[in-house]
Amino acid sequence: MMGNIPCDKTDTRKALLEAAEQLFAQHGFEAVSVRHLATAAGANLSMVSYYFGSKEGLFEELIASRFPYARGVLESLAADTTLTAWEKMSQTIDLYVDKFFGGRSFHRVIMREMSLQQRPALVKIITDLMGKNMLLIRGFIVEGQEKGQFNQVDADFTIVMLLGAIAAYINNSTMVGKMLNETDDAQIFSDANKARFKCELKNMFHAHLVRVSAER
Amino acid sequence: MMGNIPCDKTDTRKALLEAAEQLFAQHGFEAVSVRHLATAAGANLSMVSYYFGSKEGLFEELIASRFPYARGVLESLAADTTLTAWEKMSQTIDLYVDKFFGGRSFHRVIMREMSLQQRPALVKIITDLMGKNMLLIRGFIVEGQEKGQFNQVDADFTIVMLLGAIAAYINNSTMVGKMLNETDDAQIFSDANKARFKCELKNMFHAHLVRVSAER
DNA sequence: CAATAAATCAAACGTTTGTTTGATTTATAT
DNA sequence: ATATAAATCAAACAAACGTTTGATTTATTG
Repeated sequence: MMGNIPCDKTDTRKALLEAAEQLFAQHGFEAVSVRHLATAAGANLSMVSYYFGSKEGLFEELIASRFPYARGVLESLAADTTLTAWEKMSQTIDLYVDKFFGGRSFHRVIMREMSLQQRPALVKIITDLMGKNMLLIRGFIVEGQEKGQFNQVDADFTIVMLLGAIAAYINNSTMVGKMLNETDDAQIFSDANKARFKCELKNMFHAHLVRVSAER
Repeated sequence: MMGNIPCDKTDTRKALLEAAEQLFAQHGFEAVSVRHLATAAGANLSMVSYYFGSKEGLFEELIASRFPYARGVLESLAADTTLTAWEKMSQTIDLYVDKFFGGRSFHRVIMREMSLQQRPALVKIITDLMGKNMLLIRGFIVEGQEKGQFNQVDADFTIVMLLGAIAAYINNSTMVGKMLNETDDAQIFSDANKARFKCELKNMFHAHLVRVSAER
């Protein structure tokens, strides 16, 4: 009756995951201590080992649970028969730019971990999840090529270039900011810049993929 | 007279930098302890603080001393009046792919540090060095546009996309390997794949940059 | 209510970390 | 040769790390 909603039922676990999401994103996995983590979650220090076995176990569960956002959208794009292959690619670009811009701190954590290759369990989780998404995108390119709308580009490398170009904006935001003469995060990731970046990406991949005489 | 060439003159310092280059590239900055470092360099533990003030000081000097490779090539490209703007861009792609493929471990370290943004001194060193290179590349794009050979693309974003696409191959080599059905590093970074990747990059950026009626 | 299990806690564990100390050796210069 | 500085060393430092312990509280169940 104190205005205390009895929402509990062991939300310590959830609190730890939420604190970890924020802190890992901000400082990186190594830099965040278990003590720091527990304090931020309002939990006891030993609760990390208690619930997740180890700090690394918590990390793995965090990645696995927060990752698979894009899948559903890509699958519905794949199933859609009313869209052209390029329209699917265009929407994929929108999807990933939105996704990366929105959760940029967390994506930085994931990409650092991929680059480090120090935690094999994590690398496997990420490659499996991301691999399926890439197969779906691959399908769009192959579809366009089979219908004669796309050039015979290398689908695999094209996907690497696409996702890499987007990731670069996130990972090197300091560099991007320097080039655009914008210093703080909010400016660099403003809606205006997001729109410009999407536009530039679409222009380039349209020129790369779509046969000159086929469309538009 | 023991066959011992008196090459010394304090090469302990140099040995530490060389050991650090190899170990940081392989395991990342955080994962390499000062003890590990000193042992690998055949030096005493305290020599790191003695010569560089701290482990971080060693890191900063390492980055600064190993970084500025591309500058000279880009400057000579900029000064060359016999090349077209696209030829300069094409050679820039060759340069960066070679550079990134060759020193991929070390570049991973640099890019992780950029992404982390935890050591301001290092971020400044890197952005300053890389920023000048990007200005030179920017010059190639602007030159092409002024001569009517290039489309009116956004030069800044184009550079981000270019370097990002190349960096992605390095940072996500596990993912690339999965897509190409190649498991080990030597395969993924083989000359054949390097050539394919360069080709794909040039195709895409040629389509993006070069006006359809202007050149080839 | 009693008994059992789950969750939380303060405290300590044993390592490992980067750095400092002070003695000792090696080199340089007077 | 002697004095001064530079370089190296083993040892110790304090702090921080992730994890474990065992008691204690809270919740669940028969």
